[in-house]
This record gives sequence, C-alpha cells and structure tokens, in this order.
Amino acid sequence: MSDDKPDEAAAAAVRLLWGPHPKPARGPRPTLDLARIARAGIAVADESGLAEVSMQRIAAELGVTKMALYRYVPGKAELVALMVDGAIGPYPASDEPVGDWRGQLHAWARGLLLLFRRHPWALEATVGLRVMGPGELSWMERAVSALDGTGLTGAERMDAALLLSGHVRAIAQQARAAGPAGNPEAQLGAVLGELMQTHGEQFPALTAALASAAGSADQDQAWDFGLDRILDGLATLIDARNR
Amino acid sequence: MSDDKPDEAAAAAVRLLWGPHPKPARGPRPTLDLARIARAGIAVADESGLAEVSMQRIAAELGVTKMALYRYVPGKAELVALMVDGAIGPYPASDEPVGDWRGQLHAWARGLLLLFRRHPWALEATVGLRVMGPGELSWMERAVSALDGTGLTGAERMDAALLLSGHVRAIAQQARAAGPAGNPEAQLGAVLGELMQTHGEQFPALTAALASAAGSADQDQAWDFGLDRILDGLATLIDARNR
DNA sequence: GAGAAACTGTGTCTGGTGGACACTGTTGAT
DNA sequence: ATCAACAGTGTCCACCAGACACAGTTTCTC
Repeated sequence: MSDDKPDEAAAAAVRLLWGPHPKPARGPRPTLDLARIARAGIAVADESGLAEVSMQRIAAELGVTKMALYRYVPGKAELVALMVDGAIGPYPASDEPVGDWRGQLHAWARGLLLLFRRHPWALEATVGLRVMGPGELSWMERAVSALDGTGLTGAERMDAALLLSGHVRAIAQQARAAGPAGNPEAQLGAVLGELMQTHGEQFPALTAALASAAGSADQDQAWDFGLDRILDGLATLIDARNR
Repeated sequence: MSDDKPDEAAAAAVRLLWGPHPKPARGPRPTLDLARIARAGIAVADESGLAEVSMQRIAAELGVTKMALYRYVPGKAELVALMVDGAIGPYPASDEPVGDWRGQLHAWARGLLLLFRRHPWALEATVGLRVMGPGELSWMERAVSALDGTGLTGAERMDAALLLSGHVRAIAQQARAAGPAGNPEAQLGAVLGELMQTHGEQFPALTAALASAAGSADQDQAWDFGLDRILDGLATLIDARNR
C-alpha cells in the first residue's frame, strides 16, 4: 500500500533522532557527526532562514560534498528534524521548577517563546507530519510535570501543554511576520489600517477595534493577554476539580 | 537595500489579493482568470498536498504552459497566497451570529477547524510572513464582532481572535499528523508509548500522564479542552470588566 | 604479515523546480 | 490599415534532492 512509505520514513526519523548510533568498526573515520551537522544547519537557518538550508549549503559549510551528508542523514526532511530537535531541546536545567503550577507554566511558555524567537525557522519546520525528538519531548515533560498534583487527568495535562504551545506558536509567528524590529501590534495595525482605509466598510467591527486599539502601543499585549486567558481557564478547571 | 525586496513583494501580494484587476483594453482575450487559477491550485492541493502544487502542475491542469501563469501571478508565493485566501474565505453567511459571544466564538472556531480539515495544506501555507486577504480578514471580522459589547478593548478583541485561531491551528495540525483515519489522541499515544517503552525513565511525568490517559479514548478531547479553557478565560475577564 | 570486508567521501547523472527573456500571434483603438 | 498593448509559447539558466558507481581508507580475520 502507499501507506507504508510514510511509516518507514517515520521509522527512519525515529532511528535518527533517538539513536542509538553505534560507531562503525571498520572503515575510514567519519569526518562528521550528527551533532556537528545539526549545528551547521541551525547556524545557517538562524542566519539566513530555512530556505537557505540545502544539502549543498550545509555540506559546503562542513567542508564536504553534499553526497557525504547522505551517509549520515537519509534525506533533507530528516536533516531538518535533526535541526529542530537540536535547536529546541533539552529543556534548560537552569529553569528549575519553582512556584505553583501557574508560575511554572508561565516560565515554561516564556522560555518556549524565546526559543522560537531565537530560531524563527523552527516554526515553519514544525508544521505538517513529523516525529518528536528527545528535546521536544523534554519540553513536553516539563509542562506536564508542572501540572502534576493539580487534579487534572493525564490527558488533560497533555492537552494543556498543547494548548499553551499553540499560543506560543501563534505569537511567535506574529512576531516573525513583523520582523526583528518594531513591535508586532503596531506593524499589524499599520498594514491593517491601510487596508481599512480602502476596504473599511466591509469590516466594521475590525475598523472599530483597530481605532480603539490605536492608542495603546503595548509591546507584548497579545502575548500576555492570551497567556493570562489560558492560565485563567486552567485555574477555573483546577479549582472546580479540587472542590 | 535588501529590505525593500520583501516590501515590494508584499505590495505585489496586496495588489493581487485586494485588486482591483482592470481588464486590459487591447490585446487577446485572457484565457484564465485569478479565480480559476486559485480553484485549480486548491483542487490539486486538496487532493495531493501542497508539495504537488507547482507552476507546471497548475498550468497543465488549466491547459496552458507554466509561463502563461506568470501573466496572472507574479510568482509561486503569490499563487499560494491566492489559494489560501480562496480556500479560507469569506466567512459563510449562513452562519449568522446567534447566541451570546461564547456561543458565537464556539461556532466560529468550529467552522475554522472544519476549514483546516478540508484544506490541510492551508496550515503549512500560512506559516511565515504573509499578507492577509479579504477572506482571511472576513473571518477575523466575524470573531472580533462576536466580542462587541463585552467590554473588551479593541486590542483585546483582536488578541482573543488570535488566541482562538492559534488553538484551531494547533488542533488541526495534530489531526493532520494523525491522518484522516484514526483519532489523533490514540495515534499520538501510540507513538509516544513506543518511545516511552525504551526511554520512559527520562520522562516520568509524561509516562504517568500517558498511562493515566490510556483508558479514555475521547475523540475530540484536546479540541474541547482547549476551547473550553480559552472561553473560560475570556469569560473570567469579561465578568471582571462588567463588574 | 596479506587479504578481504566494511565503510567513507567523491563525481557524475537524472528529473524536477522557479523564474528570465525573447518571440509570435491576437486584439482593439486610432 | 497601422500600431501599440497584450497573451501564450519555447528556450534557457541555476538550483534542488537524490541515485549510483567508484576509489580510497581503515580494521578485522586468516
């Protein structure tokens, strides 16, 4: 069937991300290793975007031909998966769990947001079907463990983590669209305002909301708003459970 | 220098998406139009995924050479933007605003989710920098207008819309990863469970959560959970504002 | 030691992509 | 009738991911 192709691709990705990687007994010494390859890819993506990441480019960066890369990585998709997990994880051990679940999740979300800000390409690299690596899972672990003892079920704890990461991604994407300079809200408002000038009558509610928002230029308004709403919602449920 | 290139690209996209498109006075009749092109692209993407969308493919679908497409669309990015806005909008007029803000937002989010289910490729097509078209804005308009009169500021109403759409995207992506068959939770649990078997000791909280979640096989658990949490959070704020 | 086996990196090739450009043919305004 | 504007085509380029055969290097086995 055509369904076993994605499966074997996924299996290859799992092998690559989760190891083990026994070093060969015979033959010439490998000049590269997965960590170096991932680092090179991340560096290129950080600096020039994911579009610049090609087999040739990364190989050149490492001083080999592109075909040499295929000795380490089955294909470009797996390369990117390696880069993603390298860029994401593991969850920094310096951020020890401190405070209640709310404070912990707040710190967790902030850390994830900073991470996406540092590696904007990770957003586009994590759409679609993919295999989670150890790094990504360690973040998941941290979020779920922050909710231990809150009375939420296991599924609910994981759903909460997914919910938070969704918000992080949404904000990171908005920030990315605005570019490194200038706050997203202002930029979004500017382009929207332009469109409203010519097509405003079709979007009365938006026009009104935009006019009302024109004054406030709070930097991270959308971030704090969404995060607080989610945490409030979780608090409501947790309170109900514990009563 | 290099910063005006994205700007002019964005301007081209705005022209394309927002018109106007005056029909030429002289010359041969165009055999195509933007709507037909968008429809062809959407059809291909729906059926075979975004990767199958190439200039050649779409042109062949329309019975012309690929270069003819460039008479209508400045490049592939703009083609995809056209497809996205065509697939998304406008917000269906049949879904009249009914009920309180909560019910309206619930219906809105559900509608958006169904849309992403119908056009899974729209997820990958809407990461990164992009220009919103009329269709996308009409959805935004609907969500913002649902929050009219709740006491929220304009910026907050828009932030709420962004928050909800973030959750929709997160769920849609998870559903997409699981494929059309089988519910996402089970599939996620299966692959996670496999990894836990070999690396479980590194992720104790996840292992516990997974074990606890093994029994419940609720289909749309994550969807309802996140949506309810967000709406609860909004309700908390709205209540506070109105007191 | 000698040879074989395993392995690495390279060169070459293919089919595909987005896009530039010059060209022919068509159409309506003058 | 002429001409300028426009549409669709054919040809070209650079780049991409990947397949494959090959030569060179290392280590294990006899």
